[in-house]
Amino acid sequence: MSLVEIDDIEGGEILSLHQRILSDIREKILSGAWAPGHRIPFEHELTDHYNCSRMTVNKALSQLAKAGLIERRRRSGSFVRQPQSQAAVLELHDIRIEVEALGLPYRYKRLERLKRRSGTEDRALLGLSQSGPVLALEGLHFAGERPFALEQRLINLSAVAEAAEEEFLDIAPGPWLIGRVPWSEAEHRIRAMAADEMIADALDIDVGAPCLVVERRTWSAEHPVTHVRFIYPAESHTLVARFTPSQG
Amino acid sequence: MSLVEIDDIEGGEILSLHQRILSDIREKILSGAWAPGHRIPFEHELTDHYNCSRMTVNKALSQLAKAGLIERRRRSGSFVRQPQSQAAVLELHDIRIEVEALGLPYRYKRLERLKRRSGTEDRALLGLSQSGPVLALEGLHFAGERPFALEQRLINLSAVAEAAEEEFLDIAPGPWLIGRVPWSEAEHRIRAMAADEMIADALDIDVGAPCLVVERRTWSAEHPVTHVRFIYPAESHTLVARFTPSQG
DNA sequence: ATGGCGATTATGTATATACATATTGAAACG
DNA sequence: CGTTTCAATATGTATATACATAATCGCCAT
Repeated sequence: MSLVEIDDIEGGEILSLHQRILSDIREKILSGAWAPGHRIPFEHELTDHYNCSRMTVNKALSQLAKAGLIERRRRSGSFVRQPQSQAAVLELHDIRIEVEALGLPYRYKRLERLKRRSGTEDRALLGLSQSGPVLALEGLHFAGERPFALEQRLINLSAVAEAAEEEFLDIAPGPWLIGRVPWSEAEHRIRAMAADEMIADALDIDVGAPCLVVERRTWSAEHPVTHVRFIYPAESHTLVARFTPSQG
Repeated sequence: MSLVEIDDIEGGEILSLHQRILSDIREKILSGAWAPGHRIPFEHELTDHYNCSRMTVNKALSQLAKAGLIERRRRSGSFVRQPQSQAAVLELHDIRIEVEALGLPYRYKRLERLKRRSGTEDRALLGLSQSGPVLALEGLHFAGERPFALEQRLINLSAVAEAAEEEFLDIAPGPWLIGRVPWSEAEHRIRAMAADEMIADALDIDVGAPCLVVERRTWSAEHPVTHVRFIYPAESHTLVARFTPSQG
């Protein structure tokens, strides 16, 4: 087997062999070609098919198992798991991490960017008492080719002036802000909502389909910094949080 | 190097070598011993330290990189990444409190009560490894005359035997349990869902209407105690959570 | 039939080895 | 003094091999 990396035709990306095997199988599963419960080929069959060593196949399958897409059973083989609404954790608010934890390539794309003086609604969302310049952003987070979440964000430019110069074309404002503004407090609101036409269009789902909405307001030293609303299609997302009882 | 699996003293768990290396390094990072930006030992150093092959070390480090904890740079080494996550402290209140906070009279009404041996689904929900007696309850929480939330609950009777004698006709099982069983850990899953016919009927909403679903699993001293699913009509409910940042 | 037991099989982990590739630091050169 | 070149180095990927482990199947004896 050649050690040279292989050019994956479809995506045009350069993939190592085990990544290509992983990607091929993931595609079969996500597309539905291999339904939950389906037994995927044995390691030795994939070894033959890709003409590579078992270690290489094993690496791909192990990763799929760790990502929760397949279940491996000794002596029986590997099986496609029931879709377990893959975990996003309340602790992880970087969507990139959530997506990459699923083993999918992450991408952010800006839909809209608007600088304006805050109106009544902006002030309510941010918790501002007086008007000032704000930046309104809208963007899509992708997991592979599928939209993963829609983001609607307001940034208080009085608190983060540098944001006015940033285009946010394909870098998400969340990580950008975290690197610049130390936040001291945040408040979350979580609710369900039916997709309206605009949301349905952006997320490529039906109008009226249920969505999970997570809104966050962030302060830094008593000053409102940003308000963000993440909208997830219901099937794609479950928040998970673990607790131990607080003492006292 | 022995092929025998190694007994990790602290957790008492059986870990393979690459899992132990991974776990050791993750511990250093999460505990703060190795701060963001810190260069972790080179592969060949870890190879010496654990007296194993580079492939084994590489497997651990690759996984840490994929999980986003470290960043690997050729020729330079591997470095601890900036923390991209914040820990969550989310308080979920008793439904009675929520309703009364709205200034509405609260009432609970049992819909169904069934004692049975746990089936596969019951065991999955509770996290039980073997079958045993469970109590399945379904009930409605009212705010005034309107249904406020539907509750579907499983109680592990092996852990809470007294629950078998309780009718739960108009007292909700949640508060009853809290008074009797000190819980040590809980896990929440939060998602959006479209109402099916049964839910729509109970909550007096349309089929397909979006709902917020909150599932909670509770343990007491390692023993699963109860699994409960609250289903709220989307309009009636918003979860609110406040956070302060925590390092790591 | 049936309950136990060994053989078979697929996965799990680890090794030694090989070569590729990106990046750095230093030497060589104009 | 700046630039180019090159060797050294750490990681990235793949191989062939070995043995461990768990689950299943079929055989055999009770």
